[in-house]
Amino acid sequence: MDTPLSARRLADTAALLADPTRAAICLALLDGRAWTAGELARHAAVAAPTATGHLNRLVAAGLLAEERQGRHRYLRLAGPTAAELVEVLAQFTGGPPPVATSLRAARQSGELARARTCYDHLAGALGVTVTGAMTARGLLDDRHGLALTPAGADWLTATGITVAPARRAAVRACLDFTERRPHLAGAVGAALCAHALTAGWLERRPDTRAVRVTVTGERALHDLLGVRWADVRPAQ
Amino acid sequence: MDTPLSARRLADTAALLADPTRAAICLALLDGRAWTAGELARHAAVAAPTATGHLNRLVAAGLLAEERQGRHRYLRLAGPTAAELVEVLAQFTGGPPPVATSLRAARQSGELARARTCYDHLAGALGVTVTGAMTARGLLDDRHGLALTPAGADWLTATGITVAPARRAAVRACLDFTERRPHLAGAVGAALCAHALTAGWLERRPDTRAVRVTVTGERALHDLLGVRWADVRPAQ
DNA sequence: GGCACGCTTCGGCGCCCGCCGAAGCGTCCG
DNA sequence: CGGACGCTTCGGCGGGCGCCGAAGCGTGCC
Repeated sequence: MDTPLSARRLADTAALLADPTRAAICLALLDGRAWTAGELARHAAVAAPTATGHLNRLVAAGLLAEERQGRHRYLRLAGPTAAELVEVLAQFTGGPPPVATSLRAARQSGELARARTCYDHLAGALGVTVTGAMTARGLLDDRHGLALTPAGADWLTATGITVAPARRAAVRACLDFTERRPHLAGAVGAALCAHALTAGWLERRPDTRAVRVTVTGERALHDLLGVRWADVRPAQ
Repeated sequence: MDTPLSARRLADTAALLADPTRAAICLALLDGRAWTAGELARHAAVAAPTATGHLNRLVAAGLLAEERQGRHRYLRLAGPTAAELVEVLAQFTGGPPPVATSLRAARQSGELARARTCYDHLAGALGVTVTGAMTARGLLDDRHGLALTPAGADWLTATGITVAPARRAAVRACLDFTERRPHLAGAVGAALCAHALTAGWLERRPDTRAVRVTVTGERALHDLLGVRWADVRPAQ
């Protein structure tokens, strides 16, 4: 992958995200949901023609997928590979999000810090705590970074969590920005998150990446992993 | 990570590689070695002032690290995080490298396809074969993507391979472009490659990312993993 | 000590990209 | 059916970035 043509193509891929508007669009879509073109335009604070141009470019390049319903055009990240691209760029950029400047913003960033999704896996104090508890119980092994153990594979089966066969890593450590520690990502992380939503342990909040742990979820955290949700706080 | 400032910063990170010259520089440096500024200028087919400008920007952003020796300025990728950024962008870009157009180029691309390094881990038919053999012997588990097994951890210790504690994944699947199948990357992949070079199983070739499997290495492949190196061919 | 080499700084040129208002098209609600 | 809404296309404007030649500085070899 070191020919000039490769360099041209890599540059074209990077150029997709080398614009603040397109970057804002892709970061917004890391919540795993579909957004309309209008919502994305407002979120990125640009006019509709500008958003249309950017969205067309991102779809043509395979970073986003689109779906039309009537007069609405829905966009989402095209898949885990696209999400990982955005995540890796965000991780390299590093640094914590800026300090909240209003009570409402502080409450919202507190909620995001406590429990949210990062494209398709759990993040925030929830994600980091679940990862820590699984490691403590021998379900994950972090001697050489993060890896799934056979006990972990059995636990997943026993809990009814199905991991789709995938080309990507079973477990990947995704650096949690608010907690500054890694949380579980990859195929196993995605399966766990999907199951948590399906089983009703978590539910999404409107218009935000934050998720709410339900009473059923608190019980599941306690019974399955020995975690008391009330004690879980984001890092300062 | 969804504030406008975050989007600006992510765009700035992506912009680092959104230029064919800088992309060519970083792809060249994926061989894990240090190159001089002049070598990188020639490799990227630009004049020295152009290369200097690009290198300054990449160093300032933390993607490259520099070291001066007399009148020479040496550059290398700043670390595994930087390498992963380039790899993930290259993977998303996808597609095989272009067909070789000369006998010499065909021989060189054949050597690259057979055995090379991808920043800090094994790639090519060697990388994919080693990954397959480790999976067949229960040292890696690919039921849910790639993961290290306890038997694998013990095998590493028994073979004298030390995996440095790291924040990154123990094993990560890096899609091999020439073989179109994943090979072992991550902390374990890096440790394996480092050990293979230290133990004399592999040796680097001048001016290329290709590596040569030594007689000692052929024996080690056979004794440790049951692989006959003579039988290993790149995919067509 | 002089000359060559590696690299840097300066100044200028040309091209590309992101932005929006206006106009238009398709959908859908009252 | 008419008007509002979501989104697209067209045309134009302004800013930013990558390139190089010339000149210069520091290193090092003969």
